[in-house]
Amino acid sequence: MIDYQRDLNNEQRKVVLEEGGPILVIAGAGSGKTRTLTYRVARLVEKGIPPERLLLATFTNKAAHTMLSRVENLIGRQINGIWGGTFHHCAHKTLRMHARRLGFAPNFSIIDSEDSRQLINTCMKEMKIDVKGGKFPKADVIGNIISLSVNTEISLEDIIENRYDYFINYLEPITAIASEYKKRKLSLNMMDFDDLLFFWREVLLRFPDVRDHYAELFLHILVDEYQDTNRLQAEIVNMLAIGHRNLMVVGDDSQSIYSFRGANYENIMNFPELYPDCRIFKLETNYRSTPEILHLANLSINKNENQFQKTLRAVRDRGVRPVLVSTRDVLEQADFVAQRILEINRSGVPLGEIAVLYRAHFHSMEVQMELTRRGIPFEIRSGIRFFEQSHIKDVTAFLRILVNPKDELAWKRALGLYEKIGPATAEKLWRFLAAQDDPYASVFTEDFRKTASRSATNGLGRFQETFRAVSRIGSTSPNLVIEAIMQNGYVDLLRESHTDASAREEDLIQFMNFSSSFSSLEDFLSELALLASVNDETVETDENREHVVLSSIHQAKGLEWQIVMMIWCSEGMMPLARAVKEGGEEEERRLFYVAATRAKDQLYLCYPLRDYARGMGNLSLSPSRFILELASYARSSGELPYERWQACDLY
DNA sequence: ATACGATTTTTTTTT
DNA sequence: AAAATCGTAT
Repeated sequence: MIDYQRDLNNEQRKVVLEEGGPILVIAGAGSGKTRTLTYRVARLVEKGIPPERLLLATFTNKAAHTMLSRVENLIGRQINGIWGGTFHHCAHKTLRMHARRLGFAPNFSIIDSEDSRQLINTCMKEMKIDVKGGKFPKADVIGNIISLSVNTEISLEDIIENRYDYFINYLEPITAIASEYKKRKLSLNMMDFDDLLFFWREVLLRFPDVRDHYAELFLHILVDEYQDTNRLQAEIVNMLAIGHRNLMVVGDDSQSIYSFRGANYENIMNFPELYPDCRIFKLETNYRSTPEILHLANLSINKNENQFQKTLRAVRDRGVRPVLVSTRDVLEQADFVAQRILEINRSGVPLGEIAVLYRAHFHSMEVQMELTRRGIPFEIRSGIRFFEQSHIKDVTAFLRILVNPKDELAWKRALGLYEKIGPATAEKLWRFLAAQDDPYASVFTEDFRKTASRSATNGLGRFQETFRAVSRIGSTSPNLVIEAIMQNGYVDLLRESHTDASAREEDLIQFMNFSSSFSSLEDFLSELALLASVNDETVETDENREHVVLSSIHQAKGLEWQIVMMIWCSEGMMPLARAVKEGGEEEERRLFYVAATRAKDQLYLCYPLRDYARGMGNLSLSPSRFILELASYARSSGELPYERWQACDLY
């Protein structure tokens, strides 16, 4: 039996015990939002709602896993069948059942952004779009434009007019590419991330029986991080909720940081208009941070015009003021960070309670080097993710071929690994294979070999060797196939072309182990595309490991540490100059706010005064505008929300 | 024409 | 660090 009286405060308990209907919860940073959601799910299950009739949409799959395992702890038994995970995950689950109605085969494959970029590139090449003048957008930019258009449901024309006006002359070719891209995906039986959402909505929209089924199915729908949903996602939610109208959305407009993905905090702002009978709850008690940290964060976010009015109250005892640290340059910043980490660690704080946060992955380089030099263990949570590494994707290409013999991208990638087989030859070989009834068998024919010029014979032979071994295994368990790929040529390939071959081999072994928990290639591949890291699955293992976390602010969402050190708080870096142009200053300020509110006990804001690494010699940097504007507060109150340190004497 | 290596540039953030 | 570009060898 769960003790709601003991475990929750009044604000939280009201949300948990509220019967149903549309509910909006505005949950400030550190206010126990996850706790509240967890208890509500537990409560619903305890009341006898069948788990498979609950939908819990979260921002990452890990968040869902964590919450559900806590729910299981609370009610003391396993629960199976809850629809928990990201929108993309749930879309996938739905579409596997209904994709046929939309013209896709049920075994459609999910492509990531790299594949998508490549596919767009192929479209452009085949359409003979002349990139004259050199100002034509690259494939990934076009991909972004298309993606934004899908997620916001705004026409390509308007997107380009408003956010990419310098491409306005290319509207026509871009539109043509977009429609070709769409056709291509359909004929190749592929969906990109956006398609998952798009077609989920589509299947609900076009087929009333499907919509009725799911609207009837979901007795309760809970959406976490609602401020980071986009128009498409909101529409899906609204359609699913028409049946029972038990829809609870939880979010904090001040923490909306994904506009580049089409996220729109207006989903939160407009919720009360859409559901006039909704009840609004606010969680405004912050349990996480000291009053000093919260004070600084509040001061900062108050500069934003557009937001729900709320006041976060600190309940913790007074602590130390945040520290503003200026360093001579980047190296000194790294040095300071490492030094301070050691001191803090020596004072009794475990390394796992310390995080270094930054706006962009490349900001972390110097700190990485310094921590390595000093032997301080750390984990990076930004940049290329495990499954996006080229060697993982190489191996995956073979798996994809086995699942879908028409997977153009996979064939080309696998073939292109070998010597003397470049884009042109790979294209020719693919054309040949695509025309065959049995592509697998044709790989070993004389005609296949003759498709390429003689210089490629050697490379082709090696491909055949690997492929022969792989196809002998067939599509059984993924780990066996991966092992076969490695043992029959790929490891050799790695050693020939990479100096860090052994590190990559280790990755692949980890990859293989990870795959062994899947019983079919199909399952494995479709999971893979939607998974961020290997750790996604294992929820609690990280807790007992002892290392500092280096993370982008985006990745730090929802997490907390005793000590947070923000680096690169320099104008142009935080806010990132590029991003201000695209997404606006307010979103960058929200990022600053998110970063600051991750800290429980101590917050350090570091900024280097000089940046030497750019081409034009030494550039002097000024502190972030978000820091300067905090100082204006001092003029009225006579007290700065931070204290100043200098890492060393400047003169 | 094609592949590939050297050089240059350019680094957002993510499902 | 990775991608895009350029020049050279085949």
